[in-house]
Amino acid sequence: MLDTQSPPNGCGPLLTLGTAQTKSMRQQVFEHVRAAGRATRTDVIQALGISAGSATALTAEMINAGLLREVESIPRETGRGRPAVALEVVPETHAVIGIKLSEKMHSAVLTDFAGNTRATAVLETSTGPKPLDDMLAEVAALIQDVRDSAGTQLSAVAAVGIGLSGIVDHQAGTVPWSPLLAERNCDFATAFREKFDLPIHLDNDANMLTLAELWFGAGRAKSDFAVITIEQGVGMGLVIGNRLYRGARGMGLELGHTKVQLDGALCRCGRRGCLEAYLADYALAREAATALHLQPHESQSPNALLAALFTQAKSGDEAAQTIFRRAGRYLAVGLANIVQLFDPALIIISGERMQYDYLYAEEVLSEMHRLTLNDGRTPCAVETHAWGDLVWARGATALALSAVTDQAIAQLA
Amino acid sequence: MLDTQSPPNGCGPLLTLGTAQTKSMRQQVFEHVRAAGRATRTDVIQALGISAGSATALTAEMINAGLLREVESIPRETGRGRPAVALEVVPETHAVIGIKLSEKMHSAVLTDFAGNTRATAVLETSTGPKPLDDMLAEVAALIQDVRDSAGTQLSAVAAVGIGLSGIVDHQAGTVPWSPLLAERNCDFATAFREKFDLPIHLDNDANMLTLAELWFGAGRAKSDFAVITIEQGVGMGLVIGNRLYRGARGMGLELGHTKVQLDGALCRCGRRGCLEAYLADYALAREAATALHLQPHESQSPNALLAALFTQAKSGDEAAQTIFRRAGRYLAVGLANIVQLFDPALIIISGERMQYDYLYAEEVLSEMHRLTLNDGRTPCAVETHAWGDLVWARGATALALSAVTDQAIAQLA
DNA sequence: CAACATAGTTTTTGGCCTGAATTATTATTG
DNA sequence: CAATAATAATTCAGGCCAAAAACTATGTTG
Repeated sequence: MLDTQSPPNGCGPLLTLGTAQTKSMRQQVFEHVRAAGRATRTDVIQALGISAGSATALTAEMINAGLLREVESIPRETGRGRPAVALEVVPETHAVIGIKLSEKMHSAVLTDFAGNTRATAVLETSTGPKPLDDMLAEVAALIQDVRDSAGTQLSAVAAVGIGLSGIVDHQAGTVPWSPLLAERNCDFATAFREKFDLPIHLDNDANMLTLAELWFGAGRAKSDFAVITIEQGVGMGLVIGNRLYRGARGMGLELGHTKVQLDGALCRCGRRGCLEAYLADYALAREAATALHLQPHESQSPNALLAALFTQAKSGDEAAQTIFRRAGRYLAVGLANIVQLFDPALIIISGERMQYDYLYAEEVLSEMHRLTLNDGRTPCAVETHAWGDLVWARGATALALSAVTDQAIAQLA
Repeated sequence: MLDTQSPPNGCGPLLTLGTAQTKSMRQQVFEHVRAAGRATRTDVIQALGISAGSATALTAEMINAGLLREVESIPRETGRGRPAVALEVVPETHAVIGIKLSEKMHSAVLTDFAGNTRATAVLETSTGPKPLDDMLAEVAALIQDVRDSAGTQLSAVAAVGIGLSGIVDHQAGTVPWSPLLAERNCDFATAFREKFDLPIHLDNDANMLTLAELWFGAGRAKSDFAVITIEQGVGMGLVIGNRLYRGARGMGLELGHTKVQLDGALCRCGRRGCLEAYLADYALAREAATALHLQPHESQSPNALLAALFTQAKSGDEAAQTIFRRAGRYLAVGLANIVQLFDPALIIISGERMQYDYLYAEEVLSEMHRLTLNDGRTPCAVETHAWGDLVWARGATALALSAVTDQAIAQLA
């Protein structure tokens, strides 16, 4: 039987941008001042396109609440009218801690409300997976340490951000799997809150590094860019439309497991042809023994092996060089694929492995550009940053800082 | 000399989400009604979280303006209180035309304000690049045709959307390069407006198809998904956060030119190892001659060649099968790389080539899943749609419809 | 010092949305 | 068959936010 009055099924996306709720004007003003470091009311007016009256009202409110303050020094050179008064964030209002957990050592950073690093701490630790409780004990020591060195003025920490490698569910605050933790499907956030009574923000370490670039680094002025990390594995973070993109299913973005060779080298994930299988520590190390003419029983630590391999390559050894060269070529393929699929304005390459400069040599970049279409447009920029773990930790503060800011502004109204 | 008072350089993203300006409540209400096909005021209240008073005011305004109307039929089965009155878009308010330009034939669709297809038209055309003027003449014929068959009620067309293959700058309305046009760096939009005096929205054809899925197809309920097209080339469109992602530099996303093999098969872009070089028409055709044991002088049209190759493969010929099988495996690699880099909720594969079912066979999908990490999560869904050119044209209407809607709502206030 | 230029404040006004009270329209129920 | 409950929609007063415009503040320039 024909349904004579079937309702139309409509058209257009069924989902609205629910998560991307508009930021309040207050928040935009605050964030503009913090982003600029210092800004006059007129700067704010022009940047946000609001009226002078709003600027006065909103800034007055925040000055009153102690979030902003006027700067005394007036570095105005030449100007006719009334001199502008710069505003800045009051740094001591809140403090947050960012922590990067790693194999050999953890790092922590305490950041004030203006984003300045006020104290840092590191903690040597035992390698290998450990129980969550042990990890939280180490976290406690780090927090204690960084709090102490920051002094009393900033002792009231408002939130903590933690980044660690593995599969991390940012939303739920859980860690389905991490090389650092003995347990699987670890409810990290809940355990943390029970122990510390502090808001906690967890994320994948590659995302943390990406946030570091977005908040403090080369990504600040870009709306769309990618960050690649080459360490034990190969990680990636993506910023799309000025915000971190986490994927639809909340999985990390796994550049390391994109395929660059059908039936290629064996990866530790059990599959063949992953980029990581050509680029990561273990991949280089397993060929190093051959190139260095080591006997099977002469085992060394992977790091020592890599260092030796690098020296060998630098001194002109063909076999050693070819290992790095192949890794570099596959890296170029991986980067080229990112450019083709995502067309970022910038790619940032970061990580310890960058010290083996074969991997970020001009060769690799020019090979990447050869592998990508570029119809007369400016080719995608590539930068390399060989930053230490403290920068990762700083990225972790960004997550916490953003949440604390949201809250501080929200309770103004 | 030390600068004793260097201003802080701040932290946080420097760019705000300028483009993602908040939609007005009016617009959200309208779009919800259109997306649902029909919706009561109460539906709107719940979906958008607004107050009852707002719903009344906003809908009344739009009903008054003739954009919405109440539906007479009340299909309420069981309910206690006052029966709800459904609202729907008045379809005849505006009409838009979407056009897909292709090698052998163009297609056009006329869509009403509710997104219903009201008329279609196709136009056989000569293959090969042609001057812009000739192309616009063909567009004129199509517009005339589709307008005529839509009847007088919808003759007032408010905007046109056009999709064509090649490099298209949506923002500027120019076409740096297209296989369909003789000129390079064609100012298509300006020429169009001079000739037709109508708003025009240009885009890459892969983006058009993606919009078709977002507005009318399987993507409506997904916030993040990818669309792959396999025809002459291999194209891709990406929806991220409920909106079409166009890349930072406005280049198309070129899945076809991602590298799946270092130093692999030669692509028509001049590079080696592009996915397209294993998957596109010309790639299959150039191996077909060998498999079919043709003499060099026995040249056939590429299409005939492919059809013959397919029959041959179906009848059990090993050489023919291996061509498709290899193409399928590389397609699996390309899809796996998308999954690893973007983690979409859904991949939609579309295009004529899908008739050669080797390419979307279960084999390919299972190979793709074998190639991707999945830590216990639901694997990325894959759908295949073998849709005709009219669907592409319909996608083109989405772009125009969206712009016309914005305008219609804006001038309400 | 007057004229001007720029920065910031105050006040008024209007848009937009919420919340509460009210009206409208139906089913249920003794 | 009222009385009651339930749901939908409207009306209206009030609050928040931001723009517009008039005004005040504070400097430079000639």
